[in-house]
Amino acid sequence: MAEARTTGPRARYREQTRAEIKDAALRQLAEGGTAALALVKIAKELGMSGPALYRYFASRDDLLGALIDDAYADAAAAVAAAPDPGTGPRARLHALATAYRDWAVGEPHRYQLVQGTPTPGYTAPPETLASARAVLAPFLPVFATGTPAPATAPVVAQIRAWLARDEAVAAWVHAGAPAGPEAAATALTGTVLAWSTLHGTIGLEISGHYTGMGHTGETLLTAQTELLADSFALA
Amino acid sequence: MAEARTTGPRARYREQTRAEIKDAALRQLAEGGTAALALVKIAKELGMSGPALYRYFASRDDLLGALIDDAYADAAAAVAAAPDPGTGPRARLHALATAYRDWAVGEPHRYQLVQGTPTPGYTAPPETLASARAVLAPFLPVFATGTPAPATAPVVAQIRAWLARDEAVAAWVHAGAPAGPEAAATALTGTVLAWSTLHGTIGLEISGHYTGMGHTGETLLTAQTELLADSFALA
DNA sequence: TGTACATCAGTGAACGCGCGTTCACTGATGTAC
DNA sequence: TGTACATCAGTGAACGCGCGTTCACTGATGTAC
Repeated sequence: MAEARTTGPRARYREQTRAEIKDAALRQLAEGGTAALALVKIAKELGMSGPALYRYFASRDDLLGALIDDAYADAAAAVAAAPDPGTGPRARLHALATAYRDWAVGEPHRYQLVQGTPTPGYTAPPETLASARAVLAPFLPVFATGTPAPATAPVVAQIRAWLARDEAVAAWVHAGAPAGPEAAATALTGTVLAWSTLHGTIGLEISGHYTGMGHTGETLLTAQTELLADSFALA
Repeated sequence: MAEARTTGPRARYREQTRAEIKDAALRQLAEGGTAALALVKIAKELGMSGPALYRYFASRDDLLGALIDDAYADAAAAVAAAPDPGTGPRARLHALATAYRDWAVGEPHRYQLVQGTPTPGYTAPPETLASARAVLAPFLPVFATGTPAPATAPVVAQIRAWLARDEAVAAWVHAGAPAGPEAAATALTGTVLAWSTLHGTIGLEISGHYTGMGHTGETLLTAQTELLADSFALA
């Protein structure tokens, strides 16, 4: 395949059509999950023939990968755009958690795509890992100045060892929360705990498991976040 | 369809074949997820023709439903079989959490089937709701005697209202943790928090999201569980 | 104890469906001289 | 400014696949007298 131009009207049109294809794909995803994503149906929705899609995506998996990348990027953008109340890390944590949940609740199928059951046969390329990290980056500075509860000590120890071993991660943490190694371990531990706490409430909520139960996802998330903030003695 | 006998050699054989079909189905599920579950392939694996399966399951959805029911029942059994260390609710909570995680890690595809992305088009029958509750029942007495942290107050309030409104749930909670209405609200709140905490750590672990990270699912779960126990001042 | 009958497991052929993907092509659009 | 050429979007036909499910049937197994 020859080198494709990255500017000019043709490239613009190409990008636009790619976006339309992904939009249609997301609509199908929202209706019937990954299994419902069919190139033929997308083509029909856009008023073009099936094979035409192969001008834009090499295969179904290629399209799926693009959707996953986009979802990570969008989630990261949503979290990054969370307001900073300016009243300390605790309030900031709530703002981040709310932003993340709002994105997930607003686009549940995309959350599932990214954090849910892994798509069988699809293995994420290394670039995706970076996108995944971008979602969590804003949480690092929140916890950097915290004091982790004794109960988290074993996790902190594992994370500390990881940071000592993996330069790339250490650099990433340092970029997000520039401080000494101990603060880095605290920051990353808090972030990982926050990640799992968020997934616990949001994942169940989005899967519809709270239906018929007395609590709301929002209240539950707020409480869990507050407890986590307590565990790190956040101001 | 005529009434089927529930005893006798034919009924026994029938049950056995049903079990073999479900086993084969689970094997496929483990390999390629829900999408890979195909009646034809199951039949081939059992050395019989495709249509023969319709003697045992009315449809693909029927089989899927049976698998889901079984998974709930198995998970409930695994949690119920958790040892009671006898040294108070905190140790008991750890035992329950570990039992739940062990089951999930041992049979990740079944955990996904039950707590993961909902299968598109499949809606659980009401009986399944009861099975789902059975998994959580052992957690109720653990939290009944706890003192919930102030941060959980909004959740407790919602749960209290729910218990006042929904007799079936109130009865279920009372059966698990026989005590007054306030202890019931505490027990159910703790159980719901535990549920989401467990899903947060286990769900991510099983989806493979911890790969390449420094912490183990076990350590993370223990820490999260300990923090939750702290939040309820468990002994 | 033997026989007639009902029940039920299982078969093979067939149907219709939707899918991913390939291929040879047509026509429009942009580009180089 | 005009023309020849290259590039690229899109088409229609076709392939092969695997699937869920139905149907009329055959043969074995259990049951009632």
